[in-house]
Amino acid sequence: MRQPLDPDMFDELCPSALSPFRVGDKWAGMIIRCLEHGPRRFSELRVPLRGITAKVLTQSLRALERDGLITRTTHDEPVRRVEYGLTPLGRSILGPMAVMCDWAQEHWEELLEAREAFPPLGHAG
Amino acid sequence: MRQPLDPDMFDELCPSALSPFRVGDKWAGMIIRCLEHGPRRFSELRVPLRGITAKVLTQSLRALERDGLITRTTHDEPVRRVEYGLTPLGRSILGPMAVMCDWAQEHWEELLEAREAFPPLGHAG
DNA sequence: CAGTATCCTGCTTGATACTG
DNA sequence: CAGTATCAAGCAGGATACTG
Repeated sequence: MRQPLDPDMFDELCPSALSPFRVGDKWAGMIIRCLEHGPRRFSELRVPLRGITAKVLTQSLRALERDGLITRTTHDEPVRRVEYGLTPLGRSILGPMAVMCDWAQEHWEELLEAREAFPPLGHAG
Repeated sequence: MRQPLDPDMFDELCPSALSPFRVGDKWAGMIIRCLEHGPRRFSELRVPLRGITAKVLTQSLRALERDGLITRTTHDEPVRRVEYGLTPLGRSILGPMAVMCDWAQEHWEELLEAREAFPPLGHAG
């Protein structure tokens, strides 16, 4: 320890930039989890993602599709049907995500408590 | 599979909201990794986080401190010195972060390739 | 050295209305 | 049903200048 930090440590091209906190947008993680147990339709995804608008959901899905994490399949039956599912690459991130979510579950309260105890001084209002 | 999705799946209070993608801000993950091997001074942190301004670094550090992930210690010696270090809670997230970063290292290229291959049609320019 | 104060911009998110 | 188009708001991030 105490060795100097590598200035190139977080070079723009370093995969670390894909750190756990910033792989995708606000909804990316939740969408992936929604697809964990099989493909889902556009309108099915809007149910658990309450509040998401069609536009934003489309944007997020396109981004995930572009990154090779999900697939989009259209079935033009009597009524239009579009299904989204995980690619192998998409499935491969479920493990790491579960690890992070487990951490969150386990330490969620600690984090909230720390927040309430902060700042140590000055609690007007 | 094919069971309906739970509408409450991503209730606001659900710890899943702390999904791997959105625990902190843009710099949070990188800061934590910078502190992995021991405490660092404010100015030391600015080296690897090239481009970060003092304001944004301060904001990120305060947020991490408020969440109980890092500590802030001031030494008022001849010259002012402030050191940031990980709390036990902060250290506990290193594991999950490493898992996610390993995933990124391993699949970084797949992701880039998928991006270049997209969209399948229309590649003017 | 370790910040704070101010101003500013772009991106993400969203509301609303419309379409194949 | 599964989107697209348009407009608008908010906030994170950053540039710059100043301070204990």
